[in-house]
Amino acid sequence: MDTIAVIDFETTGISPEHGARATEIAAVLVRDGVVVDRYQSLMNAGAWVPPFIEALTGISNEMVRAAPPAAKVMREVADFVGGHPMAAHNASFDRKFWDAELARAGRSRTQDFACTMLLARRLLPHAPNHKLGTLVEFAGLPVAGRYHRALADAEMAASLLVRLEDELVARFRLGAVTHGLLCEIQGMPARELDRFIRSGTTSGVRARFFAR
DNA sequence: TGCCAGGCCCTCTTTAGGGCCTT
Repeated sequence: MDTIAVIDFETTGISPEHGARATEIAAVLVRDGVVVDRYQSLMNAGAWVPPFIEALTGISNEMVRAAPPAAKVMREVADFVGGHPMAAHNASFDRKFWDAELARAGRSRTQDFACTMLLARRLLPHAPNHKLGTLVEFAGLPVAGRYHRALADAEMAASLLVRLEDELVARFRLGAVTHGLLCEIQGMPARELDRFIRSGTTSGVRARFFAR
């Protein structure tokens, strides 16, 4: 099974295109269903942390001011992740900040992102919702720490990713789950995958994936 | 001081609107 780097950002807002900056990054490496290495750091991007965000994350302006420069942290975490394929919960969010902060540090991304939220929508459709915390509880996964801190969220997203890989192995009788397979499934029209799952006719899915 | 996004997906749809999810 691929080694996958699962990341999580804490930020000052929603969109880096409108001034939001990262305040914390964590990355964990998952191999054969186990977290084998971890990176975590606060970072100082010179951004102001709004009160709402400080209440949400527990990350204050004082903590950010005392943190290492954002570019230094991003180069460290990029070296930690290396060329491993990546994953995040609602990856479109973390991918935007990863690309934006990495560009400011003079680096660029080469690998794809898998998204545990898109996969969970397809593989755990009966969860009450598809927030990370709800899915952790729904799947009976361990709570790794305070929600909305980067390392805890990355660890829980990694646990969820492993659980989703197990679901795929069991449902489609796959020998292994690659990152490419995860990306393909998250990109399948939900109704198409749902038809396979509901019908119990998994041979078409297996043929499609094994044919590649 | 503290504004703000966007891709995915469902449906009372497709010539659109709105909820979800991330901070």
